[in-house]
Amino acid sequence: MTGGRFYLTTPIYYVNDVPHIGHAYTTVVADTIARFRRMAGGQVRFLTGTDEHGQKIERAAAKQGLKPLELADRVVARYHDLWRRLGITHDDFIRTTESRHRQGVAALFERIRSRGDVYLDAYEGMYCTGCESFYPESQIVDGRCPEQGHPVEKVREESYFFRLSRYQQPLLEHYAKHPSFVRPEHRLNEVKRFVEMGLKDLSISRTAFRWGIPLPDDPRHVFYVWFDALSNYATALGGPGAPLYDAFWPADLHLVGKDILRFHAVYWPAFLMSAGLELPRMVFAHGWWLRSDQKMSKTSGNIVDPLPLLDDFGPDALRYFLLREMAFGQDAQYSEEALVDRVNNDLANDLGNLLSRLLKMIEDYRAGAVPAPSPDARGALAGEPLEPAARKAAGAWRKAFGDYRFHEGLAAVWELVGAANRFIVANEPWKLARDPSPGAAARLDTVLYDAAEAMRIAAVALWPAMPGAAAAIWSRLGCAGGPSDEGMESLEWGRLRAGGRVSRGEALFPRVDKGAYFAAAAPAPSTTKETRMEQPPTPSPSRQDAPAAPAGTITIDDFMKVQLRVGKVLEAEKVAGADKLLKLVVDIGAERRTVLAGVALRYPPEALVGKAIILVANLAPRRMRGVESQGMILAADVEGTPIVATFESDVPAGAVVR
RNA sequence: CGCGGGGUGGAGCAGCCUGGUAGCUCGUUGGGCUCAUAACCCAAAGGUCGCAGGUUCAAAUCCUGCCCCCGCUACCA
Repeated sequence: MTGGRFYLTTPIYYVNDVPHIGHAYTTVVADTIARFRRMAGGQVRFLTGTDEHGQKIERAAAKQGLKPLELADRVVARYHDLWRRLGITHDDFIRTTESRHRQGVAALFERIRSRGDVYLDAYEGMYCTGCESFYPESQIVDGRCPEQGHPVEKVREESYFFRLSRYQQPLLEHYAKHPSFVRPEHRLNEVKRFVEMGLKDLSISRTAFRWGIPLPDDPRHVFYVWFDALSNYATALGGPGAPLYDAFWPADLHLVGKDILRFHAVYWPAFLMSAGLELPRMVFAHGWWLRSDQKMSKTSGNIVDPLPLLDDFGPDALRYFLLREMAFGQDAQYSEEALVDRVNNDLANDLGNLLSRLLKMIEDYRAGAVPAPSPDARGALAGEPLEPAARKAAGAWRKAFGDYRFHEGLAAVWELVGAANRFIVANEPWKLARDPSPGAAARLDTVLYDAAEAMRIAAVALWPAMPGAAAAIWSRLGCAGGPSDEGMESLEWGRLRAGGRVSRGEALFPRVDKGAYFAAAAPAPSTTKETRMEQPPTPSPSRQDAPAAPAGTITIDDFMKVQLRVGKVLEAEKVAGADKLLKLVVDIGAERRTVLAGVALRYPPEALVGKAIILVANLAPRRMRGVESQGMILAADVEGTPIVATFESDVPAGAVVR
């Protein structure tokens, strides 16, 4: 667990996507592991990068009038920017278009071919000429492609194959011998089951597009995605024989999302076995961030852009949230409200406020210098002593982080923060400061020192997850250098130097005014999901598209563009063929509107008749289920359940709402 | 009978493998404190642990059946 060489990787991200919170998550986790290992004295190599080949890129670039590489360059710049802002400390960033990778892939292919594991055959699949792309048979609906509904046909294409089928037994043996090869444990079961069901040989080349790495000796073909992409973990080290490779291969940890586990736990080890190379020691598949129980995806338009979150909360808060809120390995719900709650409760109230109150007392009672504790006085203090609490928290934190249980490790640190807050209340330093009796001064010194020392140890443990905040706490306590400088030894009690000058500074994590924050962010897709009345899952303009309105605010003029009216519901009925839609006829004084509202799961039709609601009166009409909706009614989205907004006393239909 | 995950106080989750007073965070209510970012501390209310059956002295935990939600089923973390 300490020392030693440690090679860890994130997946390489496909440049068809702009970075979203999922990419940020994986990379933050990897960075936290890298920092933790470095702190433990390990020699770490941390790799991330981008996957830049393939038909999608070729086509997307053509659409924008760019060369594929130009498109990739743009997206890569966004990744670099995001990683910089998140404080990611990768040692290398590989792009699959780099020559080191292209050469490495060809070399790996040669090794595998020389083992007799490659042959030329024909790949047969369902091809959509409209989309110029193959689709898996399972996605074909009535002989039409899932994207555009074009007709598809069975097409044969020449392809090189890898003899994956040969590796079924060797893989199963490997899983049996190395039960921690795949984690979490239940994922290994999935992988085993998949392999036991039988492995087909794998198509590893394509002739249908050109944007890829050509096969040696047969440049009509380019390598298909997995052979190209997976190889990056080895090619980034220079491949077999290179000094870096010799130093760091095999990888200690491939960090992946659960969706690409199979490729890393089946194909990749099979390639490596064939090539006669060592297998990675562990593949860890983490879960997904869900929104309202739904997967985030481009098609549902509910992806989360991390950049506005960085603007609003900063890297440390975002990193903390990602690591604390998800039980690593499982899925978790993402919501801005949960994020704000974490920032306010954990970071502002517990941690930030503890630092603030402590430093203020050291400034006021001890002229800003960390006092020296006295062992005698310590015996006279009230409440739970902090030294054992710190020892316990540090041990639990270290064990949890070493085992990739970040949420538990952070919870352990917060145990210590809570203990320090309780310790301060129990000993009432503000009373000791006014207490003239002998011994009070020594007790005050000791209370302040112990609380500061607990804070210092917390900063050390927070460093891998929240390097910025940890460094700020460290220096405000008057410590020299940084929290990670002395590695894990810094966790030992009593290393805080008395006499150091503290500096209080601004709030470490300012509280976020929830009401104001969500009012400002309201037009953003934060509530999402189809429960937002009728104006339905229009692939929402996510915030990245909104031009520079300062920090998510709109002007009064913007707001006045929305015409809100009181409407009286005259009729309500369910819409045939739709679970969630009610068709309402609403009286808004001058006219009657037909409006569709996605509230049927919550409200039976008769429940709304006679109610006064708020109608957005100037919304462009929209047809759904064959009915034109002429407006939208307002409702709160409470965890996906709509609660219709009404009035607290009688109001006439048609009255203006603002 | 395709594979897998899940259903625990208002919300989000832990506990289940290795049965034995149901735990954490948030929220709610009451109280305390005044050093602090209307923060901190204490206390209380609130749960038939999806449903039904079984094993057992004892079941959230093991077994059987059923219901519901979600993901995967071969290139979106």
